[in-house]
Amino acid sequence: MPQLGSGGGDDLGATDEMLAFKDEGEQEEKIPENAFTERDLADLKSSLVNESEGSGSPAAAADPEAIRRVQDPQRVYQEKLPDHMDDAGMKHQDPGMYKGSAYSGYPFLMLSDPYLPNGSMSPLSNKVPVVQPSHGVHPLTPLIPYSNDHFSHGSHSPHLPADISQKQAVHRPSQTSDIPGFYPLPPAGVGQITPSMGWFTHPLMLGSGMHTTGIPHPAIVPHSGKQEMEHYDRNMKPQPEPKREKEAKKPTIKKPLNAFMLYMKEMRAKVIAECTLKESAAINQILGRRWHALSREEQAKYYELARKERQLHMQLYPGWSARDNYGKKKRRTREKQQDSNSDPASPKKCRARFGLNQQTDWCGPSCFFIQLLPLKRYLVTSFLQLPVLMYCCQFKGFCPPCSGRKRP
DNA sequence: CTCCCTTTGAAGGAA
DNA sequence: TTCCTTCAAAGGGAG
Repeated sequence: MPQLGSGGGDDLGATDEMLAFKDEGEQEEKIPENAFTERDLADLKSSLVNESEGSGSPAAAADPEAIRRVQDPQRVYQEKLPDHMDDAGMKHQDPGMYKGSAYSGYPFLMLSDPYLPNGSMSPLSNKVPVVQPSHGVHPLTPLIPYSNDHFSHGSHSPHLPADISQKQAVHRPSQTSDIPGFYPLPPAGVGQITPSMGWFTHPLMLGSGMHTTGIPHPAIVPHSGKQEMEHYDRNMKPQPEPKREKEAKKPTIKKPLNAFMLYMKEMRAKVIAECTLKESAAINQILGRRWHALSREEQAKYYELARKERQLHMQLYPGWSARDNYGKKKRRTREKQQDSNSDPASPKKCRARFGLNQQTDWCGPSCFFIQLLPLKRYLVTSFLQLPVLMYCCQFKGFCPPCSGRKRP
C-alpha cells in the first residue's frame, strides 16, 4: 500500500504523483515568480464577490440604459442586429471569423449556442474556446462591458495557438444553416428564418433554449435530453404523445459557468493538442494544475468573466436557483438508499437490530485498512444463533482488523 | 446506453 | 459559521 508510506499525508501531492501524465507539460507549468499566495487570491475572490454583491451591478449601475436593453430585448435586436450580424459573421464569408469570435455559455460572449435542444451541441460549440476576443458585438455587451483588455493578446488568445483556431474555423459548418450565436433574432425576425431551423420553429420557444424574453439562452435546455430519457426509461412505459411532448418542453436552465469552467472551456483544446490526450478526466487534472499556476491577473480575468456571467444569469432568470437542477444524482442516491433500506442485511438495519453503533462498523471505520481495502458484507450466524453483520476485506481473504481471522 | 471519472467554484441546505 | 452535496463542461472508458 503505497499510501501508507507516502508520509505527511499530503493527499494532493500523492495524487499528483500517481498521475501517469504528470510528466507531460509539467515543466511548463512552473509557477511564476510573482505567483500570488492563496490568501491573495482569496482576497481577490472576495473582493470580486463583494463587488458583485454590493450596491447592484457595477456595469448596470454605470449604464442604466443597459438594463433597459436587457429588459427589452426586442429593442436590443432592433438596435443591434444589423451591426452584429455584420460583425459576427452573418455574412459567413470569412472562414477565420471565429478566430476572434466570442463564445461562452452566455450570450454576451456567444457566437453559437451550445445548449441547443435535444442535448445536441451546436456544431460550433464545443470546439470554440469560451473566452476569446469578441469579434462581434453582442446586443448585451452594453450591459456587460467586456473589454478586450481581458484579452490583451491581440487577435489570438495566448492560450490558443493560431493553428488550433484555424482548425476550428475550418471545421465550422456553413453559417448559412447555422444559428448565429448571439441572441439574435427578434421576434419580428422569426419570419425570416428558414424552416430548416427546426429549433426555432416553435412560437413559444421555451422548449428550445429560449428565454421568456424571447432570447434564446444557452443555459436553457429542454428536458428532452439525457435526464428526460433517463426518467422515461426507468419510470415510464410509453406515454401518449401529448404528455411526453409536454414534458419534453420543460426547459432546464443551467448553472452559469464559474471561473474555472470558463478557463477549462478555453484551454481544453490547447491541452488536447499539446498532450494528445482525449480523456477529459486527465485533461481536467492538467487544467486544474495549470489553473493554480496562473498568475493572479490571469485568474482574475476569469473570475471577472464568471462574475459577469452570474450577473447576467441573475438578470435573465431572477427566480432561478441552482437547486432547480438538483435531483438527478440526488434521485439516484435516494434510490440506492432505498435499496439499502429494503435489504434486510443492510449494514444500517443490522447495526440497528443488534444495537451496534451506526457510526462504527463491525471492524470500525477508524481502521485504516478497512477503509482502503475492498469490503464485502457478510451476514453470518453467531454462536447464539443470531445473525451478525460482519465486514471483512476481500484482500487475500484476510482482514487485519479482525485480528487475523480468516474470512468466513 | 448510462454512469463514472476528474477538476474548481458557486450555491444551498443541514448541523 | 462550517461542512457537505450538487452541478456546471468534456469525452473516453467501463459495465
